[in-house]
Amino acid sequence: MGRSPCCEKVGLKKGSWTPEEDQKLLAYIQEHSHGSWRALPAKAGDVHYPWLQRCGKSCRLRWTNYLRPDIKRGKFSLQEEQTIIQLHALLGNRWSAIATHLSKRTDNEIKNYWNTHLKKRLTKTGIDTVTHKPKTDALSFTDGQSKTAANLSHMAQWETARLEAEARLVRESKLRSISFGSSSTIQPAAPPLCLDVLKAWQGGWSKSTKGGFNPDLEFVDNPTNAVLEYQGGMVKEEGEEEWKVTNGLQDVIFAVESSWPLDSGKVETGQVEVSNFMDGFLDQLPSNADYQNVSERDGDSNNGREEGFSNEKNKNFWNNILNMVNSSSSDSPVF
DNA sequence: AACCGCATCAACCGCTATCTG
DNA sequence: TCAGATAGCGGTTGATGCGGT
Repeated sequence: MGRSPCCEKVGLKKGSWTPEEDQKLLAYIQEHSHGSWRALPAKAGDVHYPWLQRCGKSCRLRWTNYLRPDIKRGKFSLQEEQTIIQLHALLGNRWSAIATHLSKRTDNEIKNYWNTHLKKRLTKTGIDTVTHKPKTDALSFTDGQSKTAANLSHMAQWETARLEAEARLVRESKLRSISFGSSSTIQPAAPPLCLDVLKAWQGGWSKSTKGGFNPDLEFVDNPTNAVLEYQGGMVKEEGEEEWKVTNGLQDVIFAVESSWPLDSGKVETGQVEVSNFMDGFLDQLPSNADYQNVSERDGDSNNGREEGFSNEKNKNFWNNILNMVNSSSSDSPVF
């Protein structure tokens, strides 16, 4: 299967788009919608529009990354940064997937922002930008080195906790402004139940303590080897079912909506590979708007809603962050 | 003023996935 | 079923701007 060139290399313009070209493309898309990108430049060159000397691929990119009306540009908010970091921890460099949860940002913009800002920031604080864990393993160092490692690790923890706390303050202030605003019609959405699995992932979340972190629960040793078991028939509330995440030693029960993409009927007595489960889970991640509502609603009690995988090695890392966030520290002693 | 190094980000390139006839 | 066409993705590049010397 041969791959045809995306465009005739001769006679088509490359490089930055001019305002005139943007105008041509916009005018055409607004009138006709883009249809086939490859055919677009030719169509845009009909009697109504001057010839657009760009290949379809370039047109599509310009539209999706710049001209689309629903694009949010400018500085990334703290919450957006948090979302990117957390989703990157889950998804890796799947920029388009990450972008779907920041509905007004393009994958290209997120990718650029990660590479130019977030990656450097995490690196500075000693966090591995691939694993999202502290880079240094204190146990593998000699005494002097282990102190450095510990310091870096603590800095990483503090930086994460500080970002969380700042994001929380922003959310709280938003919540207050909404509560006091007379014309607000925003209805707080129910928290997405599927987020509970992340608590389980982080090492256990005690539902019975109303959101308090239970440090006694053990971490799932190897999340990729863990399985999920459908607790057939254990319907907690209408439209809600219970699942258990287990690694053979440790079980954590959590509730999900029965509209969960996994067909529970097919696994009534069986188990689901976690990788498949996570695919389903990612589909269930809240959109940016939903996330906002949840954050607003839970402004004073969203302790430990951080997403991310954990294992034995970074148990303390997450514990510390959760504890710090729980204690609402807004002024970091480090920064 | 000129040069240099660095940061940023729009755009390109090459590949895979999906669609279509 | 297959091959070509098209869309979409992620990595990389290069133009540009800015601050420092």
